[in-house]
Amino acid sequence: MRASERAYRSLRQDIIDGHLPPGAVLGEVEQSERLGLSRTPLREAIGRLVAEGLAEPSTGRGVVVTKVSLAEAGLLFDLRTVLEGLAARRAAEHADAALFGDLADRFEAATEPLRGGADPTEYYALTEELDAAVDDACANPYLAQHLRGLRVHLTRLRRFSRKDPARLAASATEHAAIAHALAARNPELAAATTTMHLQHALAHLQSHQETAGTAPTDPRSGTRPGHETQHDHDTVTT
Amino acid sequence: MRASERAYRSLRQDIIDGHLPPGAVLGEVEQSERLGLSRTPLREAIGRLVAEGLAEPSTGRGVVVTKVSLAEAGLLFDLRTVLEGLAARRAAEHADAALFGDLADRFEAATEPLRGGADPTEYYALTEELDAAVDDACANPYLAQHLRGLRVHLTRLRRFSRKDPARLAASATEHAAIAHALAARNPELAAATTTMHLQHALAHLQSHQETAGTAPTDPRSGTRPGHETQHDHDTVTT
DNA sequence: TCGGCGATCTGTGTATACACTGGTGCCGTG
DNA sequence: CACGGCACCAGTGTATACACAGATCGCCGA
Repeated sequence: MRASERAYRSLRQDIIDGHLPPGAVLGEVEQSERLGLSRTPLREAIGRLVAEGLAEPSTGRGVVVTKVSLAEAGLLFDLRTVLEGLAARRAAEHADAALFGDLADRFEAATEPLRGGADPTEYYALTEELDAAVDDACANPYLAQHLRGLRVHLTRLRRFSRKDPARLAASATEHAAIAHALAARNPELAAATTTMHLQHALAHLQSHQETAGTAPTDPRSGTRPGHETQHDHDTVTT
Repeated sequence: MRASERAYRSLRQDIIDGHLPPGAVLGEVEQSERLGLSRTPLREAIGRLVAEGLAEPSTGRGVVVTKVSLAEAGLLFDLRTVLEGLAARRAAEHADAALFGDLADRFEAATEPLRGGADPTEYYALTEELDAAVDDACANPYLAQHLRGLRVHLTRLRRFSRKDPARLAASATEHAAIAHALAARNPELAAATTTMHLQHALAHLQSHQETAGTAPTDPRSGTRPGHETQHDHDTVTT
């Protein structure tokens, strides 16, 4: 694999799961040494992160990791609702019934284990599969591209969501409903189930605003003070 | 200005106005020599173009300019409708009445000159001003970012639209209506006038599918055959 | 003591040299 | 004559060296 690709994926993952918290400076020398490559591919990786909105140039401090918190959740979900709504509509028009029927079954099968406290990792992978299938079925590469660009930020929000088995199980049921609607090739139903799911997801996210779980990096100050380097890997994992 | 920024703007403009037509290969050596800089900043520029969707890696041929044509217009407007609709709604909720009132006046003032065949360049600048004001007023940086990313592609479509004074005048009137709705801080009206405008714009664009004006680069073959370099500047200008 | 100013210095921006991959064309062989 | 393999080569990917700008810190003067 190309070095720039490795750097990109590594930094991207570190940002998403918080090892590189909002405000952390992405020094070229520091990061290139850490990842064991030269500045050239690293700069390319940083450029991609900036284009994605995961990092941004900050005058005087170089490129820093962008802030994301529950405060942005409303804005992100506002955008997400129209994009996923449109995608669901269009996907329902072209959907492969068998494909989405299968996904619906798998979501239903996942519900009970989640309610019992199962590891949601596998479930997240399943939702990614559904997302990818919708991206494909909506037959609109531009829409799919924008959705992919948005989902990165949504994934970052996961860190702020308490892992509530009841909510995860409900979420799986909602996903099953979406998949069923797509399998039935019913655009209106697909859009409605999607909107419903997003409303619930946002409500759940915001309901935990105060009781957020495992210390998501300094909720008090947006910009962190100094120039302390950020080598340490948090033990906090999604 | 940074060399990479110059390269980016130059290439971007060349792609938008067709000097670099779809399928044209963006060779690093060739372009860096043409623009008088080294490959390093040029690579950065190309990276940004790829992220924007104006270019894409093509196996074996390097990076090439992406295709855009009336065939994609429907997909682009599908996406545009939901994004601009949401932006109009949200902008109407926060709008500065004086700002949008002024824009509305200026659109109205532009209508008659356009009907008389005036140069639309100034009018395009005015629409960009409205777009920027909406981006700002919608108070959602994520939405604004996605809109900006989409507009690049829409601008490319201009080359396919015949410059019809009647349509331009009507378009100006529609923009005035949008601005008025925003000044009135009426979300529903703002969304409706926006949707109306987009429907008309798309209809006009597609009505000229066969009689498109000034030869927009090879409508017959998506991928162009050879390795002919693309130094010559078209005299065709938007 | 505080404010302004200049030197230093860290870190980015650019150029260039090198490595390597993938494609192309030629040659040999069946 | 066609097909497979090999060598060459163009062009990208990466490393490194250099130039330069902005920030920081210390010093000087008021």
